[in-house]
Amino acid sequence: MKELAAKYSAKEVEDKWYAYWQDHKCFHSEPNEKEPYTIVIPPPNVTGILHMGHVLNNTLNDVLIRKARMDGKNACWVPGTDHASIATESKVVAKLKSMGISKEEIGREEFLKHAWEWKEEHGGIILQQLRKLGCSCDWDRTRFTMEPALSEAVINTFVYFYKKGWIYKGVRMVNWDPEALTAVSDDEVIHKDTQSHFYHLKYFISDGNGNPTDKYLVIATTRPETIMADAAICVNPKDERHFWLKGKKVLIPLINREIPVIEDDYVEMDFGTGCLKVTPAHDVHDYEIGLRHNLPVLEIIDDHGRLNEKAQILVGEDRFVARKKIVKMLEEAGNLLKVEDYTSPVGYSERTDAVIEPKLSAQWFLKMDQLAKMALETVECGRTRFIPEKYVNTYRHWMENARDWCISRQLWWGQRIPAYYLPDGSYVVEATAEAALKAAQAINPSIKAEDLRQDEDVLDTWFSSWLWPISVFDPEMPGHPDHKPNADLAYYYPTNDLVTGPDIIFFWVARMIMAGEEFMGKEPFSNVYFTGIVRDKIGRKMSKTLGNSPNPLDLIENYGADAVRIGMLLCSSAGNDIFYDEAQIKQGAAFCNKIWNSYRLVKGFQVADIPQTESQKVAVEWFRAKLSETIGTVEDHYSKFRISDALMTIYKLFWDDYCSAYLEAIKPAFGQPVDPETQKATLGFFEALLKLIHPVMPFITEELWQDLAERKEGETIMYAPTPKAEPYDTAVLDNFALAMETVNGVRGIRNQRNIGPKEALSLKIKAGSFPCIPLIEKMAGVKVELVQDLGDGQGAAFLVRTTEMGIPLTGMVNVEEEIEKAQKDLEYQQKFLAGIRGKLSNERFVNNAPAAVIENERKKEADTLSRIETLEAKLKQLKESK
RNA sequence: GGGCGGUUAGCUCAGCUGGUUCAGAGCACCUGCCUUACAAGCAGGGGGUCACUGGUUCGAAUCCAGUACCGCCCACCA
Repeated sequence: MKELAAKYSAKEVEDKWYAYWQDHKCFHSEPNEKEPYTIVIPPPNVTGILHMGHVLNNTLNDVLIRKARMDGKNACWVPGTDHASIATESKVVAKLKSMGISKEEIGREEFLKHAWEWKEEHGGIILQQLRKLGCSCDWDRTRFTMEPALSEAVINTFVYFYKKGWIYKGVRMVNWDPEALTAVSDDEVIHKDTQSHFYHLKYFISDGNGNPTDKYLVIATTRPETIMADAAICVNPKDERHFWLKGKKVLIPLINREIPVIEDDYVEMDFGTGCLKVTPAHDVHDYEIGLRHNLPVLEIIDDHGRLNEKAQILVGEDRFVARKKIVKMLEEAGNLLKVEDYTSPVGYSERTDAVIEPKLSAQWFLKMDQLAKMALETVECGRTRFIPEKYVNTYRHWMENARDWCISRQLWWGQRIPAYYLPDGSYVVEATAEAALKAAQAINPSIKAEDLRQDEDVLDTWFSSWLWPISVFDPEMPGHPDHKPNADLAYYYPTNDLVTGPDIIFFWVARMIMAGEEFMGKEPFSNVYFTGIVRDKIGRKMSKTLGNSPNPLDLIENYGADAVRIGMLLCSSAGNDIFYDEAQIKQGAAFCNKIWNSYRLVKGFQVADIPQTESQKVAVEWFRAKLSETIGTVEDHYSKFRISDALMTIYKLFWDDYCSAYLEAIKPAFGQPVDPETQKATLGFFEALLKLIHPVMPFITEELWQDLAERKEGETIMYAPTPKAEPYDTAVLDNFALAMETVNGVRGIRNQRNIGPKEALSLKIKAGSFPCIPLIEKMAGVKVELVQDLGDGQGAAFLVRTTEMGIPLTGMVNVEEEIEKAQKDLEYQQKFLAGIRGKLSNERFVNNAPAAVIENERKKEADTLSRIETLEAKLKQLKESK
């Protein structure tokens, strides 16, 4: 670097160093004798693009990994992507649809070809974007959850749990998404209060021969289109109003099918009419009632949400259309008593926003009881720590109530369930078709390969991502607990920290812990850091439809990656939502510029063989201590995952202490050289600061570090050791602080009275000695004089702690104003003193409070007294001088 | 409905095991400065009865209870 521009330009710098790091394999890790530090990336959707949430998450990950690397650990950050079955499949379906192709039409194989093409085309864009952010992932280790080895791991896992007896196939009421045509898990259903109607319907009592009598009961329902599937009417056995219905049969309106009246405690007497229509096929609770009372299950809604022929009427109509029509029919038939407005929670598919249809279907389930128990213990006994801790409660609650995991999805994009059906409907579960054939032949020797039919469904995406911390290292491991972990897995597992959002605590975090405990007998990570959700300035979630989500790449382009990283971290305390504001990124850019310019200054120092001045000596000594002190604070913040505090601490050290205080103190007059000792110390401090801030701002620090000294090809700040705190004398810090308070006092007076910073003043300090006088003189632009008496009050007087100081300013003082100020101050001090004395004269305080507290109060009392004395003297003098 | 968390300067937040030299930080704001590293800057400054009400205590932003509002999670009375 020859000439340094006055402004820092990130663009030129960032690509250069990222390429340099990659060329020199700086991100790559192999097992060695050092202590490992491992992070696996929360794999983004393979076809996803970078949004602000990713920026936050991956910045945090990168800070942690870079810090660990500089701390001397063997740091490994494994990147990769997730096949995201529903999300990806629906994108491919949409694309095909736009081409006029339906997935059913082209069939599974052809569809998957399209899907893979799509993946090749769009997959991995996000990984490129992460490079722009500066993420130091070990790209040689990039994984994809549907790559062959990892898919095999998933299949093996399935077979393993099946053979263990924990996977079973069952007919269950599942959440059916009629748009995506798949079951979704409970967690993928979002309940939203939805405006609808409560229809009160008359069901006439049957005479026993299927003919209506003139008596009727009334039920209230929100779903009149399902009445054709009713299996019973249910009342509470204690409900006196309905005793007369006992043993009666009623007729379903419009179709006149006869159904019984049954009794069950489930029915609330004070809700609706107290009569519940039981529709086992289309309501979860009704299904359960049906089981208890042995009711027939009649399904009248098909996979697409349309009425089928079993409904007898309105066949082929969409459920919502059918609802409107049947209401009219009921009204005409005289069965509709009244309609009320009603708001009730309705389940929507997280993915497609379609109204979920409870549907009975055959699905595969994984038993959760044992796994949840193990995974709960992992967290309860602290082997995995949550940050912030509050999520442990949420986690416990879920684990204690975990229901079996529905792992089958009616999709094609994903790992296909390795169950193979024999012609007679029985099935075998094996990892491969060959093994399945063998197993089938063991049952029936005449079976041939073509007789076997593999299950059509694929596995839930999370059934592959829960293996991630294991499978990225050794895909052989999951499903084979007896397998000896390979070198990578043995070395890198368990990983150290996981950074992710609390929204996937159950989907992913809990299940990774389960898989880790089951297959490795060990938790997959020691700490889970939960970030908040990134919101816009006014608290709305970032979303495409709102258009309030900035494109991170544009921000990087405009402000630089370092600035974007700072901007995200500044407002991100763990677990709190992030209110994103571009102003914070601007602040980051300003900081880059500050660092840049401070470097221009120190780099430009001319060195000459001259002695170090007294103020330089003091400043160097002070900053050395300050640096050590701050390093201690920073390390403490990191150890508690208070990343934004760590950043702010370094930010202030750099800006306030190094630039505003230290550099101003040692800076020679314009054109003057600096002595070698000061220069060496100054550059040394600068390098230490670069190293401290490097995990947060990788690019600018590399740029300047490379320029700071002659570096060998391949050398990088990435591997420079984190500066260590050294023992320091706190008196040095105290003295400097006192001196700076004095400087501030002088500056304040200059400001009040409009005296320019260059105008020479003299400062009288009423003391026998005072620390750092040369420094005060340089920083405040004064000539210091230690005196016993401040003189006649012709000047500005002020107090620094308990020391009286004065600046002679003949003719520049407004005595009235001074008196008023002193009077105000005096009053405050007197009130303060009264408070302390009140306390000290309180017997119960003196008797009960710890000695140290009382001691402190006495010290305060003494200090305050001394200030009051000073103020009184000053006032007297001022009044006399009038 | 059940659970969890929050309510501190205009904004975003920090304040650990209770002690009025702790009511703080950053940003924003106000005033004065283009002082040759930086106007993306420098120097100085104002601003909060720590949501409300009680209680425990010699003493509470800090502990307890209740109230109000906000957020999240779980369940979902047809």
